[in-house]
Amino acid sequence: MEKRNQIIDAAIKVFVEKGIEKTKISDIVKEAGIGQGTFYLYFPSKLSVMPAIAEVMVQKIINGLNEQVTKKDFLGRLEQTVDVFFTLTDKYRETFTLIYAGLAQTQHVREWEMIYTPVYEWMISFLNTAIESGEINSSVNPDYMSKMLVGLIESSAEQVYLYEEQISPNVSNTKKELLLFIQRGLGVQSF
Amino acid sequence: MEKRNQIIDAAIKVFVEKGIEKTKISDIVKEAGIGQGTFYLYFPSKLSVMPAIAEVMVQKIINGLNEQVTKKDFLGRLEQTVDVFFTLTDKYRETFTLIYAGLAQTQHVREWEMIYTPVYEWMISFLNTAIESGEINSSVNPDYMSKMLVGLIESSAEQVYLYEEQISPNVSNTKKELLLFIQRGLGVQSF
Amino acid sequence: MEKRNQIIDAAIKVFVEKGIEKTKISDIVKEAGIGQGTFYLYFPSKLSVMPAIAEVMVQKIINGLNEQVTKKDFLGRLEQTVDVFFTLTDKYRETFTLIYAGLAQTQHVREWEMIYTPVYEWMISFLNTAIESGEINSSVNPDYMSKMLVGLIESSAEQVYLYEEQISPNVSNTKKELLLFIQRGLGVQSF
Amino acid sequence: MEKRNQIIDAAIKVFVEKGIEKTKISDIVKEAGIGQGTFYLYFPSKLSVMPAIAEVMVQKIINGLNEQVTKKDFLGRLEQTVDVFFTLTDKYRETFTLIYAGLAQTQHVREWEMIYTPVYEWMISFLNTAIESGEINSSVNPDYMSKMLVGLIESSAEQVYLYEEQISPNVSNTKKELLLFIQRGLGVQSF
DNA sequence: GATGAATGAGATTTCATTCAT
DNA sequence: GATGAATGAAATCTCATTCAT
Repeated sequence: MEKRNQIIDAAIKVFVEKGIEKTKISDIVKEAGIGQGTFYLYFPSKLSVMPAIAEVMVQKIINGLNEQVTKKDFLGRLEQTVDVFFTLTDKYRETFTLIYAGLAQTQHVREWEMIYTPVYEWMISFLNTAIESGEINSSVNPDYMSKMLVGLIESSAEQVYLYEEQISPNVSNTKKELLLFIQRGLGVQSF
Repeated sequence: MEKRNQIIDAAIKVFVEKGIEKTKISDIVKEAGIGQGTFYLYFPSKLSVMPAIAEVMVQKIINGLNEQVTKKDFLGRLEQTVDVFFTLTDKYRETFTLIYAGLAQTQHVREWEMIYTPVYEWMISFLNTAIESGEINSSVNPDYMSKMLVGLIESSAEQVYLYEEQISPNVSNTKKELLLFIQRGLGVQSF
Repeated sequence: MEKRNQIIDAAIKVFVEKGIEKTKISDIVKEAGIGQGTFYLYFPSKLSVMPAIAEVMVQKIINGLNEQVTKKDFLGRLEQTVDVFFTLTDKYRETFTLIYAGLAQTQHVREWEMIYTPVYEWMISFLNTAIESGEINSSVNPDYMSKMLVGLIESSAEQVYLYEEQISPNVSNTKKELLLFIQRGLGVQSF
Repeated sequence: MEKRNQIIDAAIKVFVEKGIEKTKISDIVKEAGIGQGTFYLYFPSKLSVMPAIAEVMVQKIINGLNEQVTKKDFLGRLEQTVDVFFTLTDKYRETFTLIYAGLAQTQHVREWEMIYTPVYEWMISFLNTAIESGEINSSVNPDYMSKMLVGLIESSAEQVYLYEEQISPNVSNTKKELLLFIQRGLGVQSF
């Protein structure tokens, strides 16, 4: 498993640096510091590393949510949730782009949805708790809303971190606007 | 320009059919009915056709919005707007996936934002009108909100049309949930 | 003939700049400021311009010899002759290299010898005059010697001008040594 | 190194047979009996084989001089030296033409001078010995004279072997004339 | 005569894959 | 299991040549 992880880490690095199309298996093995033939002992092709990369990233999201969403009230937790997505998008933006592109490219789209399931489930559970405690409008459908929220938060984060130069001024404004929008959209009751 | 358009149309078709990775320049020229060398008179590489494809798709969005968003009241217009995005995402789903993947792959991400500007501008203008007429909450910032809305609507549409089998049941539910969410989020006043 | 000369001049320039192999007909026509198809009205191929270039250069040598070899005594004339070759080699070194390479490459070697005939003839006549006047050893065979002398003088000039940095110190020494060698080799009588 | 030598040998053969321009890398690998891709493990282009070929030929000259210049007296050695150049020029005429053309074509002219250094050094040493033994004029400068002699002998040999039909009658005459010329030019003392 | 966009045959070049070590 | 030199099928790319304007 040692070599397998070396390959995954190296693949992330060179995919991000050179783009998927231009990355050659020889680039990955060079970066990983292993032999050319060794690659094929662990993966059958360049793109087949993609799901493994995706799993690594999803794990980071789940870990982030579990560790950093600590408050008790919905609004506080929502804010922390947005923070987790923004922080991770900032830190691993190229990697997320990469995954999206890589999965879209091949016929792995379905696979991606499966890999991403834990995130949606976390969000469903998050919404359910809030509905039960009466903190958000009871007409909200957690199944649909979870995906919408994830999409909304992630696309907002991507917008903000797309342009490196002007990050700082926009981030907090965007977050505020986003939180307010979600708060209203979900009919959040402040206590 | 004749040949250039032939190349773009052919590229869209073959990219969608075979995927970016598996598409060869020879496939594109065969589809376009032109000589192999002619391709290089217009584009230096397979991926450099991507921005041109993106422009074509953005034009389709703009045309759709201009032609199909005809109602007078904000809620009606919002519903038509969502319809345009859902319809186009349905019809050209592979192409959008393609563009996203293609632009992400190369270092054209910035370029994409530029090409997409007309869509954001349409949305800003749409929000401004509603703010002026008092139909939505005046605290809404059109610059930020336009991008959030586009991201939210598109990611919702993508969610729905990603799995072909079960489209029908989800579409109308998702749309309802989405519209309700936006309506609340923007503080829409019904008259 | 206007365009034909434009082509020859342009060909010399780009051949020297890029080398024969890397020069494309498109480079020549671009430099000449004419249309791609026009080239074929005057020459059937890239290499077929070579003899025309050679003729131009031989003419320069003949002109140089006729104009600058003015003294009466053999030794003076010999010195002036060497000067002509050195000066022209300095000025047009790349072009000479080019011609040699170009003619060697194709099956034009014989043609080259023909084009070069006027130079050998000038030298034969030069030697004959000196033999008749008793200025050089009568055992010298002008036919053989003319070619040897041309080869010797040219290769010496090439040696000197091959390295641009250190030209100045070597030129006069080489010339002196060369003149002395020829003088002795021909058994020149000083009066 | 095995494969590298196969490539060099094959390249010499095909270049001589077909000319540089008409030789394709596929011809070289076919002749060498190796895979198409293997070529690129050792050389980046067709012309980059040239310096390696030149080294092989220079080695042949050095070997010829070391083995066949065996006499003790200067005049005898000079004659043997001329014979070596004439013999090799005869045997490998196309290869020498090839090298000259090939090196001239690319920007390897300087490189050639470096590769040729051993030949000049042999000649310098040859002249020094003769100066020390008083066999040639002590005013001769070995550094300059070595290059002149090499140029003179080679250009004479080239003149003779350039026209295949009439070789035989000219060779011995040219050699005689050449030897006499050098003998006088160096002020050789006969004992 | 002059042009230059279009062509496609054929060259170069790449790189996933193999396999003897 | 690990390696990396060798491979060759298949891609990209070039560019001499044509021909309608």
